[in-house]
Formats: sequence, structure tokens, C-alpha cells
Amino acid sequence: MDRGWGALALDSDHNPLSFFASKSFSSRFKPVNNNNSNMGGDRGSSSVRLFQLHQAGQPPPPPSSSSPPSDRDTADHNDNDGYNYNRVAVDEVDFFSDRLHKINRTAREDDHHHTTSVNVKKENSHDEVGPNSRTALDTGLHLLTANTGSDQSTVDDGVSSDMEDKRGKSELAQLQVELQQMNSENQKLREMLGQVTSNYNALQMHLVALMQQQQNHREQEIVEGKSEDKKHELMVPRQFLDLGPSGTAETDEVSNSSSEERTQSGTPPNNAINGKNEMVSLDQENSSFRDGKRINREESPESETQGWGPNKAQKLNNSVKSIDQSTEATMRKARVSVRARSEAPMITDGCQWRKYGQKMAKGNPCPRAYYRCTMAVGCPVRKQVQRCAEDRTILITTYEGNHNHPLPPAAMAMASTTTAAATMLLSGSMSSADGIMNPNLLARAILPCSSSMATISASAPFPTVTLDLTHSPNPLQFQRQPPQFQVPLPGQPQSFAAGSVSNPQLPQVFGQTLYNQSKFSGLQLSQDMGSSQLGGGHQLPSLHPPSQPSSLADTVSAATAAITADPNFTAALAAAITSIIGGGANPYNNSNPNNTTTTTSNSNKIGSFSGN
DNA sequence: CGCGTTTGACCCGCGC
DNA sequence: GCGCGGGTCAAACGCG
Repeated sequence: MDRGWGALALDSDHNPLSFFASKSFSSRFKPVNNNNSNMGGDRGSSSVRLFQLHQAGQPPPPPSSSSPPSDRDTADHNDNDGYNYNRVAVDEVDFFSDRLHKINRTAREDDHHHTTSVNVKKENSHDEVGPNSRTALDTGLHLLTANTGSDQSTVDDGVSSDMEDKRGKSELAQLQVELQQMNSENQKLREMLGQVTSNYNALQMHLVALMQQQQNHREQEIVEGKSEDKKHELMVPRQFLDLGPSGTAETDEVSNSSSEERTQSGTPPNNAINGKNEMVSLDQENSSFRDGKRINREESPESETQGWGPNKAQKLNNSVKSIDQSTEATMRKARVSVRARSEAPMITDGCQWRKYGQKMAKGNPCPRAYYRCTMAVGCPVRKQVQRCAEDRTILITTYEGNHNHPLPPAAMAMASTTTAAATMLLSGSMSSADGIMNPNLLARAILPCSSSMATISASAPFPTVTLDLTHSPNPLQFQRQPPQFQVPLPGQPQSFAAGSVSNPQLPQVFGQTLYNQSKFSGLQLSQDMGSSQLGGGHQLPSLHPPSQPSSLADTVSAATAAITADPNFTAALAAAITSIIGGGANPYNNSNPNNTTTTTSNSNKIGSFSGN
């Protein structure tokens, strides 16, 4: 199994969405609930919420004679944006729970006063008047203000308070009923969300499988059919890249098939006989795509010892040789560069790394460190870590390669991010007839939601996606541009290069993944500052107070919280759900082997959903 | 003693 | 062909 897609697929299990749908979904909103003191006596706001919940297609609450309808009417006009139903639902339940609590307390106090000394403490009369209205039920504070300065209560609190008490209790009962309804509705919503999530996961897996099949098919075509030169020209670069993943960058679909083949053939990837061979293998994998010369040099050992089928490797290498110089220059290893502010020498990404070199790079007084993934023997993934010359608080981590081993959940985020980014880049490049993309167009088209933090450079020595996490000092408070989560418009991909296959989907999928996981990696980064992990434990003391002690669940929860904290996310989620449920077309339309990136707008929707 | 880091040497591609 | 720069290797070193 290839790590690229595997990571993505698995990642979906840890998809923030899953957490959103499950535990963090409610936990995230607890703070909101706690804030209900702010909403305090804001009856209007609660009514608005209630209204929204019902707008979400839920049955209306039992009519409450005492609750002024004007609020709902007002709500109707004021705030029925129509998306935040899930949030509202959970919110609503929590909110009402809290209110119920207060009501119960008030009721108990009332009962107590009643049975013991109804007429004794007149100063308590204002409490007893409380249940008089729904407003009074809402908060005790409101009661105080309602009766402040009125001595009238001292006169007639006997009978009237009794009635008010009863009324209050009936209100209480009504609220309880409402709350129950809310709970059940909320439960339904959660179930629905969970179902959507699982459906999404299933779809994603299916999509991955289909892509792998296509890739395999494509490889076979290349190996078998040498007749079509023209076609070759177009496909070779693909293949070229396809090889990569096994050693090259996180090119998923491609990498997928190739590494999968290796796995299937039963030959461990490059883990050859000894360390030297292993190195050679690594070099093969990495350098195969860098230039023909290097490929030639390593060609023989590869065919001799490597798990790659000799035929395949040979033919693929032959194919590689046929690539134009220009194409070759462009089609190099994809890299994903992450810029983040960190005092730590290395960001924690969940993987284990071993430093194998350090160099002074030109133009930067800070040395560049080279790391190799050591989670599995022969894992080709490497990364370079270097501080930014202009701003040394910025740590630039460049990932390259594709893991050939299972990743710990903690590493999924970054792996998926890099995989997604590289795939996005490569697939985008591939979608162009000449294999050369306009980076700006690509960036805009692929990352409409994160163009401010992700850039793509296809003109660099290696195609590189840069995730800039430095714009927001606090990863939990990433800025978002309004249209970020919008479901891609059909016309959007037109900006791709001429003759390109407009594929809104992949970019969108990965763009979203990128976006969210960039966030996540940002969180990892801050976490890393507190918890020692890799890199020799040189991390500085945490600057982020009770920053999670490297608990994945905490990290994910934090990430989920960060993601879901944004109302736009909720809106996007609702839109995504709507689009998925509403859309009926085949989301797997990816049938053109030459255009791996071609998909339908339906898949696109799923894509945008996936990233969330 | 094992493991990870350090660091100088080496290899390679590229530009002149 | 030469020099430069990027990337990697591997012996030496340090630490637990």
C-alpha cells in the first residue's frame, strides 16, 4: 500500500470531520454553552437559535403560549442564514440544558420558600415572581431587574406567587419537553452527520481504488504500447512522476500504484540487503526523477536487486530517457515546503527522523539540515529543515518522498498534507498538455481557499508547494477568506492551462486537505514547542501553556476545534452535506486515464467536503 | 555499547 | 573543463 493515498485514506478516519461528527462536535460547542452567561437574559438570542434549529427541518416545538412569538418573528427576519444548523442544534441543547439547570434551581428555591415560610420573607418575593414569564425563567438576573424597586410584591405575593409558580412549572415542563425534542433532533443530526462522514470515507476509498486501477492500467499501457509516440510524450511524464512516489514525492495516485505494485510483488521496497544497497535504492528512487544521467547510473543495480519488476523499472526508465529536456527539467520531484514560526529546531510531524547531513546553503547564514525518515528501513522520505534567512523565527521544512510504511496517526496530518500538496501540484502539472503549469493560475485554481498561505512554484528546481503558516501567529486563529469553503463553481477550473484537463476536484480535495491540515500542522507546531519529541529533544519550553502533552487525540481535538470554531466551516459543512445529499451524479467519474485529474463537479463537492 | 548527531569529503548537475 | 552549489555518505564523536 502506498503511503500517499494510504495516508489520505487513513486520514479520513482522522478527518476532522469525523471528530466533528462525533465527540468534538459537541465538545467544541461547550464553550459556547458556557458563554450563555453572555447571552444571559438575551431571550432574543435564544429564540433565534431555536428558530434556526427548526429551520433545519426539524419539527417545531410545542407551541408555548407564554413565549412571545415576536422573538421568533424577529429571529426570522434577523438571522436565518440557513446554514449553522448543526452548530445551532448542539448549541441549543447545551443552552437549554443550562437554562433548565437554573430553572430547576429556581423552582427548588421556590418550593422551599413555599413550604416553609411563604409569608415570612417578603424580600424573596421577587424570586417567586420569577417564573412569571419566560423571561424570568431564563435567568435569575432578569428577575432581579424586573422587580427591582417595586414594593408592590410585598402586598400580594400570596396568591399571585402561587399561580406564577404553577405557571413557571408548566413553563419548566414545556422547556423540558422542548429540550428533549432538541436532544432527539440533535441526535438525528449527529447521526446524519456521522452517516455522511462514513459515506464520504467510503467514497474516498472507492475513489482511491479507482485511481489506483487507472494508474495501473496506464502503466500497463505505457509498458506495452510503445507505438504511440505522441501519446507517449504525454504519458511519459506521467509515468515519470508515477515512479516518483515510490521514491519520490508524495504523488499519490501515482505513487500509489507503483508502491502498491512493489508491495504486491512481495518485495520490500528497497530494503535491500545492506545499508549500502538501501542507500542506493533510496538514491534510485529519488534520483530517478531528477535526471537521466543519474537514472542511468543506477539503472543496473535497480534492475538487479530491486523489488521493482525489472521489466517495469527498465521500461519506465527507458520511458524516462525519452523525455524532453524541457519536460524533464520541469518534472522533477515534487516537494512540499512548510513555513512556520517555531523556536524549536524542527517541527513535530509525528515521524521519526534521523539527521544525515548539514550544509550551509548559499544565501542563508543558517545551515540546512537533512533528515531521513527512520520509521521504517528504506523509507525514502526526507526533509530539509532550515531557518528563513530574513526571519529566523520562521522554520522552513521541506518534505520530499513518500512513506513506505504505516504512519502513526500523529503523522497522518502532515503526511496527508504533503501528499495532498504534492499530488495537487503534480496532477495539476500533468493536466497541462505540455506538463508545464502556470504556477499562479494553479495556485489560484487549486487553492482558492488558501492562496494566502499556500503557493506553488513549478518553476523552481523542484515543483514545490509552499504552505506558509507564518501569517497567523496563532494557528488556532487562521484567517480565512470568505469564499474559501464555497463549493467550486463549474467554471472555476478554466484557469488551468490550455488543453489542460480541468479538474476542479483533485485540487479542491487536496486544497481543502491542505488547508485544514496546514492548520493542523500549525497546531502540531505549537504542540511541538511544548513536548519534546524528535530532533534530539532540543525543543524549547512550551510557549503554549497547557499545550497538549503530545496526545494525538488532544491534538486532533484541538485541530478539530480550530477548524470547527469557524462559522464558515459550519456553513461549508452544511453546504457540502447539502451538495452531497442533493447531488446525484456519479462522483467517481475519473475515467480518462490520461487525465487523472479530470473529475466531475460532483466529486468536486465531495472533495471540498473531504477536506473539512 | 548502541544510537543519533556532527562534519568533512565526495558525487553530481549545472552554468560559464 | 572548471568552479559552484546542492545533496549524500560515512567515520568520528557524544550521549545515555
